[in-house]
Amino acid sequence: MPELPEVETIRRQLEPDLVGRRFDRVEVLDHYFSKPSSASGFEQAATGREVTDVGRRGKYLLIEFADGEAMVIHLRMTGNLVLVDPEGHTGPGDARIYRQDDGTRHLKARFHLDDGGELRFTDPRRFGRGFIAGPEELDTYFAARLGPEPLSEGFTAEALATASEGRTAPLKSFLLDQKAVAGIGNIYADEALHRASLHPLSPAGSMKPDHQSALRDGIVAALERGLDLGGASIDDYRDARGESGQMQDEFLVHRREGRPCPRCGEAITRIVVGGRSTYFCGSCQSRLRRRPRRKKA
DNA sequence: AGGTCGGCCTGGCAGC
DNA sequence: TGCTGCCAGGCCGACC
Repeated sequence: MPELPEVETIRRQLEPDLVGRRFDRVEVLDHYFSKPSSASGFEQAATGREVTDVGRRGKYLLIEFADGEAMVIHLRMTGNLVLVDPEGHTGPGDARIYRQDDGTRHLKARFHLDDGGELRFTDPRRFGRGFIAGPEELDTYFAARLGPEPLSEGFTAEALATASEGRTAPLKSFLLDQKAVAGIGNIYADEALHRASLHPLSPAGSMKPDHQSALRDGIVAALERGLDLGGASIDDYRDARGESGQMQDEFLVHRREGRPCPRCGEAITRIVVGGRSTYFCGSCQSRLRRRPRRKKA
């Protein structure tokens, strides 16, 4: 599941190969990709555009054009962008580590570049979306959906304090709210809470300043570790060269039910919070009290 | 208005 | 072996 570190990894790989390139021909093979726009409408809007920059906001990838418009792509669960060089290769080096299908399986959209290369969007689950919008529309769109960028300087304990003030939702749900902090998903929410020693069921608004500070640091550390390792590859995620990330080998708690907590050795617990699998150490993630339990009848 | 839940999707896998 | 049914979860819309 691509979250901030995975999307940023792809962004960094696409940037040098896409900037200065033009989309000679664009094919939308599945109209779900461009929904609610039609496939032909999207193709027309993207064709002939020259890429001037590749950006990111939260989990959204921004392929920017000279006039300030941008193609916005969200990979959702299983979306994937694969870069194909002019010789038809999906990446350098040992072919065994690349996806076996070279990005043609579940192919939903392809962008033919003016140097003979190609950008391919694949997505088995059909959740991923792309659209093209102008600068004002983009501002409005992101302002309505996204909170602060956690790897920017403005992301401080105070910013977290403001966002969590008065919120009764559990910390886990709070972290998954893109309006609270942009770019965190199920993996990095669990990892950040463990690093901060905070219980996932603690009400977000009950944090004291030292908790907010610990959570801020935990979020940044978890995301930066993910970035350093090229993201986490649990199921479908591959980077733009088709390679897997390594972060899944260093999860502290996520998907580690029953295994020892790397900090205290206690068995890791799995619960469901807001419909999402949540992994934590019941022994050392208790800096805040969990919500009071209902009394037995 | 914030919180919660179900729906969108399909591949993979457990269980029979 | 092959079928059924459930699970995964980012985001959105409905509802309280």
